[in-house]
Amino acid sequence: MEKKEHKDCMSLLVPVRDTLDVIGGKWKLLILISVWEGNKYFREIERSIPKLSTKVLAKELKDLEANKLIRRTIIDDYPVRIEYTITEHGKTLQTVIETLRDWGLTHRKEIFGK
Amino acid sequence: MEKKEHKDCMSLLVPVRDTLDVIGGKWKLLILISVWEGNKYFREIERSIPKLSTKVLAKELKDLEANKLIRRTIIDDYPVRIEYTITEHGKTLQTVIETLRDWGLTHRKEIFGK
DNA sequence: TTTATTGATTACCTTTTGGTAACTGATTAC
DNA sequence: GTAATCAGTTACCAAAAGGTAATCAATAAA
Repeated sequence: MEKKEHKDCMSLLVPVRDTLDVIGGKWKLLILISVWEGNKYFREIERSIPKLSTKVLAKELKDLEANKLIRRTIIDDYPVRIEYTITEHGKTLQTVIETLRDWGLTHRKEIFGK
Repeated sequence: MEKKEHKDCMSLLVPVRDTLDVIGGKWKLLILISVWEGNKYFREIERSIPKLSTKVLAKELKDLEANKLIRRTIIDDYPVRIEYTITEHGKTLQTVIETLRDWGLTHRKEIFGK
């Protein structure tokens, strides 16, 4: 009976993975924060983030919208405009971002001098 | 003078990115938690995580060790054994993991029924 | 009328990440 | 002697992520 008991780490890791999938990747948080800061239009967001291409931006905006972190609104004016804004759900990421930043700073101290 | 002022989001995002680089990827957290739970030996860790290959495990263990989240100890016995253990620094990830889990659960409620 | 801007899409290519399977040398069990 | 276990390494592939450049229709400005 040398069977190793190990805790149910899946009920922990599945939601962790969900979060990482939503905010992971090279651009997602940059784009989210750009919108959060008030950049509303596609080109405006694009210009606010150096090196970001239209293709990647279009794809990432779709992902962020699908996850309800940002809202895509069609303003039926002449000409039609499309506005991106942060949602209340998007704003709940604040704690997460702060936690990641705090640990990142701790980690730097641990890895480089302290 | 229509220059857009935007906050210094880099001092926020650089440490955030550091954290995501350290714990991101498909296997890092699974391996970390396996070691955390007490799996000490290479094959033991490998067997504790289904579908994980030796190549990926070897690479991820190196990364985790380089980031001082786990410790690789050579036990100079006959035969030599190699033990992986979690470090104190590794344990500081607990808050981060819990925050990610909590937001992941909130997010699921937001996306699917609530 | 030509040019520029809007919010994208498409085809193509490169880089990164992850996966498969064979193999290593050292040791131990049968 | 043969087979298995230890901690990995190596070569080769496949998939995913990301990047480049051209193009689109609609509208507006020169």
